[in-house]
Amino acid sequence: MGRRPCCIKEGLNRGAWTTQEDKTLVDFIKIHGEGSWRNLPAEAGEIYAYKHKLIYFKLVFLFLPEHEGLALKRLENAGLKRCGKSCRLRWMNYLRPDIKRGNISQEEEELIIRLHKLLGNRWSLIAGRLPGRTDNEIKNYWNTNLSKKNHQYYPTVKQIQKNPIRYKETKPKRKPTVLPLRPPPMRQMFESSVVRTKASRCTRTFFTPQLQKIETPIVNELPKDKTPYDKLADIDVGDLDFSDFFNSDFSNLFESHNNNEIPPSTNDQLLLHGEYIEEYWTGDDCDQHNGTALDLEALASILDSEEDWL
DNA sequence: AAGGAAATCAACCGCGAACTA
DNA sequence: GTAGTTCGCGGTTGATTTCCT
Repeated sequence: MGRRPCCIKEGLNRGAWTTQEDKTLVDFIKIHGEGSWRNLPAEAGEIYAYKHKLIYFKLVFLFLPEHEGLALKRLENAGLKRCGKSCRLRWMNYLRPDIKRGNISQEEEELIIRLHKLLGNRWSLIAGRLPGRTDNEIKNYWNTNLSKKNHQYYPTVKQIQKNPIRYKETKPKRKPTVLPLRPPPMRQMFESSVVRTKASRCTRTFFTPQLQKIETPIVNELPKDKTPYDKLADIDVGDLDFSDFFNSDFSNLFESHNNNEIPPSTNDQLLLHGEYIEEYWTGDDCDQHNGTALDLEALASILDSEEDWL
């Protein structure tokens, strides 16, 4: 059987919302709360019609008997002719009272960049860390501002000398509204290695016992004769806060790897943890261990090649 | 001032996970 | 266990605004 459409599209309004539609939707949600989006338009329409029926009868009785036909016609048409999905989107992204709009601060921008590095395009998760911001707003902000900052960079003199044609100065057609940043050397190397798995709900996950000891999940410290699953202790994801990870001390990340003293920067460590955490948090089956330990040899070769970026 | 290009962002669409009967 | 339904997410579109020549 084919998938049932989310709504019957015929006769429904599309495009920009009117003030009246907004009001109808807000009135309905004030009374009934959020949810049941599919049935909302019809019910909201009834409430709107009922409210206006009362007003209408008062008006008709007192002032406007001659316009009865016209008013009744308007009453018939009163309703929210919108798809439930559209109602939900409008509420979540625009009408909710706690929404902060525009003027993304420097602090918020920095947080978005850090979270995107950790989570990839998981806009709703990122939005969850920015009170009052919606996933749509952050997604748009990223696509119009931050993605340019992260993907464009000023080439070094060395790079220009090496490939003068590629970096030949060209006059932009239009003054850029966002100035690109010179990224840290490792940024682009790791940019492509952010794990972009599909989001899935996960109520429990697993971390190594070392997590409790040093507050940092280091799967690579597990004995080689043990699978990670053997040594894992389960904890409730609800107890975790991403800011804890950001604020953690990652300085001992590589200490126990065959005395291989590699001093990556804090950002790079966070990103590595991002991969690790991502694997754990979004695996197909959270009751099984789907994560993979970082390939340290590959990591070392990446770090070695960092010179190319300096 | 006009026309076109680029930027912005609200809204739409399809997919898949979660839920329900 | 399964099929149908609902909800939430991320990618994309397109109308509008802004900027440049």
